[in-house]
Amino acid sequence: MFLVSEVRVRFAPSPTGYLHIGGARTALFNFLFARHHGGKFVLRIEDTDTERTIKDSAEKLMAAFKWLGLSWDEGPIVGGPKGPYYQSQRQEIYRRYVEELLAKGAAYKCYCTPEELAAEREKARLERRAPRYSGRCRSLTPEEIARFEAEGRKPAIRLKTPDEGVTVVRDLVHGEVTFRNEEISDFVIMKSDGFPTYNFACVIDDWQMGITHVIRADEHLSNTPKQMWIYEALGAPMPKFAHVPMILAPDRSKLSKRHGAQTVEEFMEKGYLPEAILNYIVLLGWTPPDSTKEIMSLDEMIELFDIDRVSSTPAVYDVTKMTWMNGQYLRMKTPRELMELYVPVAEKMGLATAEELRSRADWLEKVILALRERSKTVDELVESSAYFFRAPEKYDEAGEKKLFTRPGVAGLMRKGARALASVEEWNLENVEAAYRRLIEQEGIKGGDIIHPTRLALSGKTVGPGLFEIIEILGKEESVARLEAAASYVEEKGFEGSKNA
RNA sequence: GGCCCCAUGGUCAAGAGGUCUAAGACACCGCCCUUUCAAGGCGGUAACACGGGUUCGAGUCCCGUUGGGGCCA
Repeated sequence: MFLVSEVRVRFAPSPTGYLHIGGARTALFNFLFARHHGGKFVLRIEDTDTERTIKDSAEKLMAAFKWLGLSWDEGPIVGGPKGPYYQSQRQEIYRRYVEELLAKGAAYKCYCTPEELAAEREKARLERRAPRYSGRCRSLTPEEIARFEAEGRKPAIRLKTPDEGVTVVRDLVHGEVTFRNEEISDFVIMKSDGFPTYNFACVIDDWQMGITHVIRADEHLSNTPKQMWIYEALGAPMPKFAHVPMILAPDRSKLSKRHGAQTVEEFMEKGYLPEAILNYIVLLGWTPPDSTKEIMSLDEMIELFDIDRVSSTPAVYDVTKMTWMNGQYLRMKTPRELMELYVPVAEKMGLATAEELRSRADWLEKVILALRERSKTVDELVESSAYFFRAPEKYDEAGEKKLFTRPGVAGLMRKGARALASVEEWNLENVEAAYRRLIEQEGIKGGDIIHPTRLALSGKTVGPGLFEIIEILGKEESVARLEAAASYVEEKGFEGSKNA
């Protein structure tokens, strides 16, 4: 009895390229629903066309799932009792049920050519009627059929649909949605080339795979009556439907290429963390019972998630907030974890090799700790650490104008260099003490030397505390950069130019 | 074009007829902290699309309009 009531849900992407942020959200809802109810999450690839490129796309898709930490209980790779999980491998199954429907008289062969259909539509358009199939092939005589066959026409298969009455979809998020049956004409379930249409393949698979809850994007709501009729014609048990709102681009249109980053893969490459992406997208269309709680682990989501708190309003996704959330997660990472994230990116950016980085793990940890409060993504973290590996090639322009033009700044930097050179035991306290001493001797304000020094060492006007930077850079490097900056200022003749 | 869905601040979003002179988060602005920038803390600007009903009472229910989205073509 446990078995009959077991929740089974699925995510059925067509492998067209990458895992879209909207698809990821729908998949996540399915995953959470299954986990929350102790059910199974099935992954099915809707590759109706059998092309090579598709296989590659499917693999990319699965890689993205794996990276996100969403595992499926049945599907490609892991297998399962209801396979195969690629639609392209299920053609026989579709054909079998089409035959069954034909035998039952629930479906019929339609010999209309695309031209005839187009003409019919055109006529309807001119007469300002809704373009729908007339159903003319419903009652073909054996003679007519024989003639069409003799002409070599390949029939499409249509489902006989009710002409009157209404069909009510009882949707878990929208409530009851009513469709007038006359609005929908007999539709094709198998094309003349022998391939099933989306609605048909989808129903057969959901049925055969024992799916109990169809949780999918809103865009399929209008298809649902058709699918319900297929279930009925088949005598198959009806699953429950839940149409979750779509995720829109900032201009409120459907997400598309021109909106920039929108796939999981792109965010992965930009240094986003999977837990941040998951946490951000779960909030698009769902709120936990305590709506003030936003930061949640996957386990917490599983515990709190249910379909009754899914909203019916489409959501616009906002990268800014996701980026903020990514920063939150970055700060929760241990130095070790951060290092694992840091190393490959740093290597890719050419800062150092992985070996070099790992051999200086303690030092690298300091670098990371100094920078992580200021970073929102891994990439940002790595980029901002570049000056710890090599001297700045140029100084921040505005900073240069403001700081390097001060009278006596070159001399001050040389004095700073000397002060650092005299530090015996190199640590944060001593470095700071040396500078504080100098500041006092010179009778200047701390900022007078701190800011130019930061610019000299990092080329930037912003960053970690100056003494942290100095300590991490080391004595030799700090002194060298300070001297170099002093020479640069002298050569440029910056000094005093502010007064000139 | 027909049908369907949706409508609270710039964005996410709470709200299941009275406790809403409408929560929280991001973003934005200000202040504090501070060697800078962040982070953090405190505070602020900002919304129930519009019009009709129903009701003693509507962000909350019904109808329409407008706008956005989707499906079928």
